[in-house]
Amino acid sequence: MSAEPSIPSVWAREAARRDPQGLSRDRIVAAARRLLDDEGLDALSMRSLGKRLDAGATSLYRHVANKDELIELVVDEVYAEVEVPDPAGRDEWRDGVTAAARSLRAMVLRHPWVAGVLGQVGLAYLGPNLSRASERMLGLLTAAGFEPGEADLAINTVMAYVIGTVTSETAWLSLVARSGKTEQELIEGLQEVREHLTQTPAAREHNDAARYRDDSFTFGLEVVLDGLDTRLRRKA
Amino acid sequence: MSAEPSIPSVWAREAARRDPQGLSRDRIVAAARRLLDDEGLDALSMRSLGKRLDAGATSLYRHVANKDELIELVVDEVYAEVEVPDPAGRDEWRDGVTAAARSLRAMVLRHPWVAGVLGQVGLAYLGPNLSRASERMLGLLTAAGFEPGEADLAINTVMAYVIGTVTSETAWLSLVARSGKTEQELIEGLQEVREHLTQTPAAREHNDAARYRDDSFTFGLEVVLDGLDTRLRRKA
DNA sequence: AAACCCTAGCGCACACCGTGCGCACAAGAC
DNA sequence: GTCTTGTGCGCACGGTGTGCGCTAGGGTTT
Repeated sequence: MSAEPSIPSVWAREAARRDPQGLSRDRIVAAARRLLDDEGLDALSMRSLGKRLDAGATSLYRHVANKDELIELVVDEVYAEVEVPDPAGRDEWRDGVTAAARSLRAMVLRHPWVAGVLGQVGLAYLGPNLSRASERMLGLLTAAGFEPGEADLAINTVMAYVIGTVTSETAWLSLVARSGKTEQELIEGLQEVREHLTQTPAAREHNDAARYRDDSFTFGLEVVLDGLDTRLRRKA
Repeated sequence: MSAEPSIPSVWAREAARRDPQGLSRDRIVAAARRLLDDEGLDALSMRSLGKRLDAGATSLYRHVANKDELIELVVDEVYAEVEVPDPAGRDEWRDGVTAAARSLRAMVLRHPWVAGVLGQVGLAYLGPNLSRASERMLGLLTAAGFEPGEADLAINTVMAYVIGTVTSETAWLSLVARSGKTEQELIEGLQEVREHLTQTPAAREHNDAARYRDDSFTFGLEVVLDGLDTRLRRKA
């Protein structure tokens, strides 16, 4: 019985061997990111996250103030994935912005939980990684010929378009996922409802929903870029 | 003691007099809407909503399947507030779309909790009121000269822009509200951080943040409309 | 070597959440 | 009258975020 008090320390050492240096802000954020990617926003709780790290839920609070702060940190981490190209010639700004916008959209589609968090609490507003991305985008647009003030507005426009798109896209995709039906079935059922409602038969059918989403995104992006282009020409 | 069993019925009658016809789907949705407007998304729980209606939390489930369904219903209700003008001459489509977009933005700013819900679960995708609004917008754009397929894409573009904008706006406003500081102070603090980060002094200052947001929205909207316009001209 | 403090981690507890279940009672059907 | 139907409620279950106070170990100071 005299050995019993030492058991906790044995456990601690065992745990330390498994997880090299115990908990840490970085390890927590990384684990949260994996949990979110694997199981979605609802599956993230301090308890479930603690389990992933062989730690108690409240231990996390030594390294992270809030669940909200945690999410801010994770969101900023994934923002690191969006790539904004270097500014090239004055005429290639379109390609640069296009690439950046596609990269942002791809990032959110890779981590759909981000969309669920964007509208909320005001999180994630300006971690360093998002800051960096907008800074680079600003470079892209000033190189294109926009004055600083307008470049700022232009960025907001492009970002708003992309965010709005992915918000709708992820909402739809999550509905598809939860419904169990295929995307095609769901669309057809939907058109049926709408026909009943409006009494006019719905015309268009798309046999490849994912392709349609891509095309739709591209269309809108082109529209936005055309709009920016006219602003640019109007000045010259 | 023999009178005791009748007390509940007395209460019921009392409650019925206060609240004319007891609970009902409509009354519940209306109360939820008020609660959301008054106290925000986090304040809405089945219990708090029950309290507002002098009812137990679980009584609501007789009229509403889920909290999620409830939210869908409330969201669709506020969509009724967005006004899309009738299609006028072929040249006034810009004014029509502008009015619709402003109306949608104004609605969300009136009910900021909507933004917190948009990205999530896939709720609110197509209640009758949202359906009606898009239908009317479709009319606006086909009257402008778009073919049905393109009109659909054009709607998506405009909607995505507006949704993206209000998402960012409400997130920012909620951060301002929670921080306790004024918007101006917060902006200055932010610029300071960014200067430290990028080593370049931030130039622009806006002394009226609300005005700036309006201008920014208008700028982006004009860009989108210009983009649509070029598409329209290119055809003619 | 001994005394100290600092901190990471944990368990407990609190107040709250969404919601399934079964009972009580009012209103209408026969 | 009895019977059915539907409405509301209380209870309970298994979850949530997080404050509090304890322990035990590592590092620093004497």
